[in-house]
Amino acid sequence: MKVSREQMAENRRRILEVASELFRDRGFDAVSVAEVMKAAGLTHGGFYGHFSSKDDLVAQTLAHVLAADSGEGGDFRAYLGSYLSPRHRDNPAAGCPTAGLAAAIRHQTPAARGAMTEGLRAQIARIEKALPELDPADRHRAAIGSWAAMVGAVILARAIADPALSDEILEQTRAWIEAGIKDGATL
Amino acid sequence: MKVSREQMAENRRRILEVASELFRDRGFDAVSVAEVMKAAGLTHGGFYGHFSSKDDLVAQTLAHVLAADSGEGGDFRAYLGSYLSPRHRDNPAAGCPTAGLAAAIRHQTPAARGAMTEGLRAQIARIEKALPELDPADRHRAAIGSWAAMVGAVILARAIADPALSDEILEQTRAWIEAGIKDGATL
DNA sequence: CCTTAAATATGATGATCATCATGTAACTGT
DNA sequence: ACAGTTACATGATGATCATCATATTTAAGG
Repeated sequence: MKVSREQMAENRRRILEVASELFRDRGFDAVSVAEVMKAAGLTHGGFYGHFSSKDDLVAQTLAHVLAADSGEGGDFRAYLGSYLSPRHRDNPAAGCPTAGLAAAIRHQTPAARGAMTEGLRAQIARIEKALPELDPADRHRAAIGSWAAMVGAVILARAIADPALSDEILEQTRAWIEAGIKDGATL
Repeated sequence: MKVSREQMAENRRRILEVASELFRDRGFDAVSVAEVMKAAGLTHGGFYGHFSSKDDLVAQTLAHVLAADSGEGGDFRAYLGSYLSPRHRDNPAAGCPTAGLAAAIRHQTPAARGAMTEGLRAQIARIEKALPELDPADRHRAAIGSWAAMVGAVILARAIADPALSDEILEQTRAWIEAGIKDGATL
């Protein structure tokens, strides 16, 4: 049952990949180590060969998934539209890890919080780069405010039972952010 | 060890009260039924005389805490300032239940989601009432967009390790929302 | 090839927890 | 006062889970 070096690296990558999906979908607490390993095609025994603890897995999974650039080059409007879409709301497992996990990170280890901190910094910088038409101070403010609203809207939209209200949260927040970006320079 | 009718009602109220604080502080999963009872000055045995399950406690706690009006009459600027303050960020147990628990409600029972749905509706209406200077369509949009940004900003500010960045998230989001309210009518 | 070390599997272990069973005391209505 | 009811306490129970111990297999290096 020993596998090749590459196979082991591949296994590790798969574990991080499936863990990021399971965690986004159901939260850190609701997903067991054994379940992650099974989803990766392994059994629970080998887990501690790859990670020192479940907390370690959480931290490394966060670093892994937050490092992945969310693509969507530089068109903020397009990114905004897809982020605040019913499709994104309804697919947390494949969706933004910040929307899915940010609130839970408060209860995790310092290593996990550190990964989130760097991920947030990078995301703000990414959004700023996608808003070249604003002057620097407005751009920074718009990036932070827009990102807070995007994350908040998806979290609220996912929390409620009424689909019409949920759709409305997404759509009105999208319109509100677009207006804010347009008017940003009038501050 | 039977107690009076009023004492029982009082006990029930205390259970809901301490549960709302413990849940906001540490999340639904991390707080045990026994711990809630102990914090209420009782033992775990009596729990099922008040609630049919832990899920039932969660749902009733949410309904209880979301029904409480967040005070702060009609001055939205003042509400915004205190909501996006370091003090609020640093005291989840006494803070907004939406900021503390909304993300976790996705994993709870339909009853809990229902309570959140009504709480969100009420909150949007409350904010609309506090924004009388905007015309109706802008007011609705501003209420939803502002609330999403407020909740998102507090969640992000609580998730990260760097205090300076955390402060900045709060402050820039506050400025961004204030600008959006001012410019709302220019849509 | 042959040996050795490493990666994974199988199978404990001990802790935590929601929930249940039962006892006990005291409120309530008479 | 009394009897019956009931709210709460004490003490299981069974499940889940993170983590550890040990066995098995095979890649890797000579």
